[in-house]
Amino acid sequence: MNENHSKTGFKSLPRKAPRDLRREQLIEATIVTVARRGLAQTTLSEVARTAGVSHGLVNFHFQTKDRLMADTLSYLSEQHRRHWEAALDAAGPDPAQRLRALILAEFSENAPEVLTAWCAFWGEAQNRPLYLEQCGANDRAYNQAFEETCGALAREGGYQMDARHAARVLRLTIEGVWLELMFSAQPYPREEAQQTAFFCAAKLFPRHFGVDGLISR
Amino acid sequence: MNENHSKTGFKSLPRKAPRDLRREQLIEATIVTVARRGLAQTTLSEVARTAGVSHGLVNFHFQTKDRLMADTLSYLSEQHRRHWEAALDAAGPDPAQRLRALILAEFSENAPEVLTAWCAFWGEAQNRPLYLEQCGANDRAYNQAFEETCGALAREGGYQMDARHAARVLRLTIEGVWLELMFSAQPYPREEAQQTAFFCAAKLFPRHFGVDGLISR
DNA sequence: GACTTGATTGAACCGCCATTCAAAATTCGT
DNA sequence: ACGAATTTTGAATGGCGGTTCAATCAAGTC
Repeated sequence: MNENHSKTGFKSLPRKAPRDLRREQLIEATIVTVARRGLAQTTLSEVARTAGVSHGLVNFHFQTKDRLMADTLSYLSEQHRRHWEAALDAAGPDPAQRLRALILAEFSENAPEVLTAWCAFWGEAQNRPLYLEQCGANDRAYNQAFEETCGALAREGGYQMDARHAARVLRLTIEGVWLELMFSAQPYPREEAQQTAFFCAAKLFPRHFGVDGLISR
Repeated sequence: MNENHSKTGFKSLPRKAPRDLRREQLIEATIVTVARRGLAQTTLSEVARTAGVSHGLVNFHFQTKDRLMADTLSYLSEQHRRHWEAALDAAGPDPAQRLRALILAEFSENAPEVLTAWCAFWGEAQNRPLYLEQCGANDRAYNQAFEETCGALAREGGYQMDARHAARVLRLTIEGVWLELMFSAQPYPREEAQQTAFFCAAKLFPRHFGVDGLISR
């Protein structure tokens, strides 16, 4: 039957599930726990309870807590990279379309826990080396995608500007509104956040973007 | 003499220092410790060692670790608020000058530990209620200062735009480049970060700002 | 059906850390 | 100078959490 017996609403797996599946289940339980309680209060017991398995199983699959955390962070990073790469691929060759895809990709990520957990890792000085190790390459690729796309649009569209500055402003605005969407005291609706992102794009590329997205031509 | 006897290079105080001074010293030791080790590894012993006093003294002045953390966060928030308010006051009535002051204020904060510690608090889901409680009001005031200044400049300068969007983009860009300045894998120089901020201002208010600051008229 | 292999459990162990507290030190009032 | 009040120390306490491990259990093999 493989019913869900967990008390925490988390999907359970049959005993003797394949190694990789069990690992993934534990990693997702870690993400949920970190998002709910924060890194400091994320204990192996809590992760195990969320996953509906016993305490010792986590150590069996990951040896140490540190390794569980490293693998979880890597998992998050890869997930994000696949997400925006797929969006770029689907957008085709037109720079404006690609930039639109990059913007929308960030707003179509479904699980808020992912971002919350991400933040917890990123915010702690203690695991900054870990963060850079696991996410540095993907972050660089993400920045580069923004810079190349903005550069192409500036070239083709005849905009006179430093594309690196433009890419940075746009990227930081998108990340920023996302974070405010999550954590602000008085969160504004998601629509407004997206409008702010497109407002930014419109100020950078006024002949291609408006506050509601691409200007159809 | 009041020499510095601490092994950690932290200023020490004479025994029987005034209550408030001792409290402040411990709070600053907490900031340094959180910045260096992260929240998770910030123990009362570590804070005490940084401050050059004994373990038990921290509990004597703050009762619990939670209260020490709350007071530290509040201290950080108030410090930041005083900083930008002073900059605004010194800037006078001209909106463009005020906006320039707000931008530069963020780049003239001296201690990187402050931002690092700030981040650690902000990033943890666990203390988000604490964060909102201690910093919510100041954060709202900061946002409002940006919105009012951008609104005034848009009005006086004859810009047609939603000032709330503009204020948000500018504020997020400034916060963003600051964070990248701190934590990025390949940090760019502070000058370039500041240029990005002014580049953003220039795209929003092109008749008043350039990448190097205010356009002299 | 025995046997091997691997997965899972749960208890025991160990160290660390926040808290408490009694004693010592210091300051203050008189 | 003496006693009271306050600050500071350092050791004791208790709990919590990561790790280890022997026992149990499931699945595949001969």
